[in-house]
Amino acid sequence: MTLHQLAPHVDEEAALAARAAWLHFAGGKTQGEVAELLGVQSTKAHRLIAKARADGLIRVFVEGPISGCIALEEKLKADFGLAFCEVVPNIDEGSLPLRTLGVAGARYLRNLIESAKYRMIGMGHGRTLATAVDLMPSVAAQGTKFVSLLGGLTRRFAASPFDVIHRLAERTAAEAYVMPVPFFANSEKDRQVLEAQYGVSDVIAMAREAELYIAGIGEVDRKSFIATAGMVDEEDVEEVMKTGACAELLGHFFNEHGEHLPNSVSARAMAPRFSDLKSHRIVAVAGGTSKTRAIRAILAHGLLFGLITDEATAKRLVSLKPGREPGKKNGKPAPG
Amino acid sequence: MTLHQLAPHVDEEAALAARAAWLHFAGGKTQGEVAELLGVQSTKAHRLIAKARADGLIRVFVEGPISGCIALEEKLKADFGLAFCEVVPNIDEGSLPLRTLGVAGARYLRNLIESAKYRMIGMGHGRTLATAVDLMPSVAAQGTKFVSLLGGLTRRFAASPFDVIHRLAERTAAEAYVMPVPFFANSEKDRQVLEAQYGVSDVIAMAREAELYIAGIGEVDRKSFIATAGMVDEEDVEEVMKTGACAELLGHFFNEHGEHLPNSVSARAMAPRFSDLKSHRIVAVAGGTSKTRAIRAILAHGLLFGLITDEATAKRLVSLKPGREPGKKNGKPAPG
DNA sequence: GCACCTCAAGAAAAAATTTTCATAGTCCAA
DNA sequence: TTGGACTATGAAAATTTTTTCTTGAGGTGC
Repeated sequence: MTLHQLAPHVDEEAALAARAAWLHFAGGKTQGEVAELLGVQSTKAHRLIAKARADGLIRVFVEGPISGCIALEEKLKADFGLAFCEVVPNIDEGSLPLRTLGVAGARYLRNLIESAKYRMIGMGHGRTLATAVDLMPSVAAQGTKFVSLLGGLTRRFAASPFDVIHRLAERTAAEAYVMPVPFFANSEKDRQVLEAQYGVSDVIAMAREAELYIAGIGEVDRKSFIATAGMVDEEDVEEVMKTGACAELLGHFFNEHGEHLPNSVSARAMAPRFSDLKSHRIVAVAGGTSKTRAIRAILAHGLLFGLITDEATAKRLVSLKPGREPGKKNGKPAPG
Repeated sequence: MTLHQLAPHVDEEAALAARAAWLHFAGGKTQGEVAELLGVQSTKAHRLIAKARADGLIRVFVEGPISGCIALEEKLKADFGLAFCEVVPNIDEGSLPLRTLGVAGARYLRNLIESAKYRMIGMGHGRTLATAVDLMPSVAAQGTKFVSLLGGLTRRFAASPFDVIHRLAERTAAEAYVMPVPFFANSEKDRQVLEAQYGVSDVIAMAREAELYIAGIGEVDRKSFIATAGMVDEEDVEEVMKTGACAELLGHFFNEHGEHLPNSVSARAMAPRFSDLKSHRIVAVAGGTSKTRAIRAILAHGLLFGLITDEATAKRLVSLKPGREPGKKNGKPAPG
């Protein structure tokens, strides 16, 4: 083949790969047929498709209740007063089954957007949510807007690599509002100043109007991701740990009985107030061995409307009975 | 596993299918591995997965530059009864995205030649086709010959700057037969005389034998290219417009409902007869804002075998629904 | 009870896929 | 230019997926 005929040769290969993959997966054509259609060798067609897959261009979701997981979902719903729960089989396990949670979260997000059930959705951040958004297909958000619930910058003003809202905006072409301030202010006073800033206050107001919050759950530990990534200072971690906190949700801390622990760190967080959390539907996406305790704590508080987790974590959650009666959170109609 | 506690009764088989499918598609496990995990025969695992797929539980999305184009292609094929359609992303837009269409057309031509599927191909002319040939790499045509479908000279016998057949001959070293007469004769009688000329009649006979026609689509407008380039006289344009024509294909005119409009201009054109058009596979290469109406008209007639166009035009074509029933259909169900 | 039907399972065959391997360019740097 | 590293390619082999065919276990109607 005479290469560089003119310009578009760079993108050409990727485009071909996408086409081959589309014909194969969406069109249900055999790789041989794809090869013929594209005028290439069948080996080449296979390689194109493999490349598309390796590049993560292929998003596959499985709808419907999954055997074995249904029972866990029902149990979790009953035990912790969840309106909605989704458990998916592990495709990876361990301390943080990112892929499993990512795919599950991606599907949830997609369905959420397609159903256009909520006009405004508040987003937390973290690796899990970021992965979910990454694994989500591009869907045009008709009536859904997104708003960041947390300050998106780290202590040193570096853009967070696990920022969620920007990726989301890109994938859905939806209106998405960021909170252009650090995750933590230097003091509670500073937080108030930042919150009062023109623009920031608007975003906060929008967050308050959001009908659904989607969040990750953090564990409190010197070695936890949030600590090692520089999102919080070491002394902050120490302080929070001293209070007995083991779980974090949208900037708020809880001990293992699910009791909310107000502290100066939360007070400095550019995050919704605790009262806001209590008045909103919150769906958490979280799982993994190291996070199990934290998730249990949050569940024990009864703050969650819904939970998306992996099967292994779900099993750990139902076997470790809660250290305390679940809260009074109740049943509102379950979303799709 | 603690099932049926408060689990709502669900089809356990379907749920198992969902699990198998999840493991297979989301987890990337082989059907054999799935079988092992589920403790069933691998054939059974396959059947579960197949069932999940049949039940429409599997959603596949392909991201990437051209995934949207393929969807448009399928829609155009279905809506207008095309056997083949190619939509390419715009690298240029506007009234005439020459570069985009050129690259797409060039690729099509190259494949056509390399596949050696057709022994004789009839070529129309125009800027779009000329650009396509220009952008084509040199490939040795083994068994493919080309023949001009239209008179290649303008009214004043100047060689057309958008003659296609000569460039093609140069690029492919293929046998290529030109029609050494003007695009339009002075009268229908003159046309018959010209057509009867030794040499010309041979070329016309070859054109009739060609298995595929490749053509551009012209718009009918006082300011259209064909008019301003002096290919047709002003009074001719007037006459054609009076009949309500908005589109031209290989010397024939159509109104916006796709109805063929015989007229004296066509009668004078050194071009295939209309019956020849109907009996040949015609692939058109065309796009651009100003040509959209014309393309729609030609599509509405159902004359085309295939269409190569740019994404922007394709979008306009599918949004403007056809003014009249398309020709025969030929579609396959698109799973996924 | 008995013939008949349906359907799920398993074995085996067929088809498709993925991997492996050897080869032939192509690109750089010496 | 030469040699080496790297890459794409196609053939062939290995593996996986899918289809086909057969069998036997229920269930049904007479």
